[in-house]
Amino acid sequence: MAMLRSRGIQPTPQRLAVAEYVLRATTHPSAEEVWQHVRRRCPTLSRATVYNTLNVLAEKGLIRTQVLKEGTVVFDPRTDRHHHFIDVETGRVYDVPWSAIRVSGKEKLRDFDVQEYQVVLRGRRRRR
Amino acid sequence: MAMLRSRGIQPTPQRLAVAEYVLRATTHPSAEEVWQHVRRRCPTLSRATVYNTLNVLAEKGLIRTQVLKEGTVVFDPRTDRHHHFIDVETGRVYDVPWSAIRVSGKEKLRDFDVQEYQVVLRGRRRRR
DNA sequence: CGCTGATTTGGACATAGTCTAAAAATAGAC
DNA sequence: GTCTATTTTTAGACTATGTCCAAATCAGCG
Repeated sequence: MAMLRSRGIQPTPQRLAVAEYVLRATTHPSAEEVWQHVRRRCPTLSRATVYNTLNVLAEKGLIRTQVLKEGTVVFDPRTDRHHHFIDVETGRVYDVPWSAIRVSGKEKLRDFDVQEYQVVLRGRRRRR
Repeated sequence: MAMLRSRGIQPTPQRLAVAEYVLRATTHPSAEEVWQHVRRRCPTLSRATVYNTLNVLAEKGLIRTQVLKEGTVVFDPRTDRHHHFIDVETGRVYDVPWSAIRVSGKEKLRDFDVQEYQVVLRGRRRRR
């Protein structure tokens, strides 16, 4: 609520419901997944409003969009830098702490002025 | 031609035209872009055949699919490991040599068994 | 040539996402 | 509180990417 207002987003009930869900999400939901979940609490919620709200939240820096799976954009409530691991069997996306991986050499690329980067890892999640 | 045959792909004229284009590509074309280009030489070529052929080439390891842009998969004729740089202004994708960047720490991830990885960099390409 | 299986084609279908116009809700002035 | 202007929401139309399908075509082989 205050979070939305402080970013200049008018906090309507629909926006609050969407924001509450996506900001607490531990998975990396697609817009469709957000819609399916939030709809249960807010049955008149339209798909357009979900897309609209998610895009506004992303513009204002409250969430980030990630292109990791084919066919769909996913939304990530973590806005601090981190890497991603994708389980090749389940397709699930996991966060990897920024500090766990060091990337060197990017400053030396003559042709490219790197503004941001992330490592995308694929494999199997270990069950422990 | 021999390349297709050696992988057990029957070299039809359509497949040859698609393969010739995508294997020589220096950009990272989408299926639609491949279709638009190859169609000029082969006007009856259908969209279905383009998708079909690209998927076969990818299955057989002659090209690789990459999920880097939203909304579409792009195809990459380089099958050796490398990283990618995306120009945030043009959307163009550039290859970054594997040797230019070192990633350390991935072996120490307790929860993940990493099979492959790449660094995705974003920024502005320097004009020199 | 004629048979059989593989390939191509165009269109139908599916899915992700955007756009639009009308209805509804909201904020601000009184 | 009521009125009005503005913003937001809604449902559905529309677009783009990609897959599926049945019919037509082609390739290899006896």
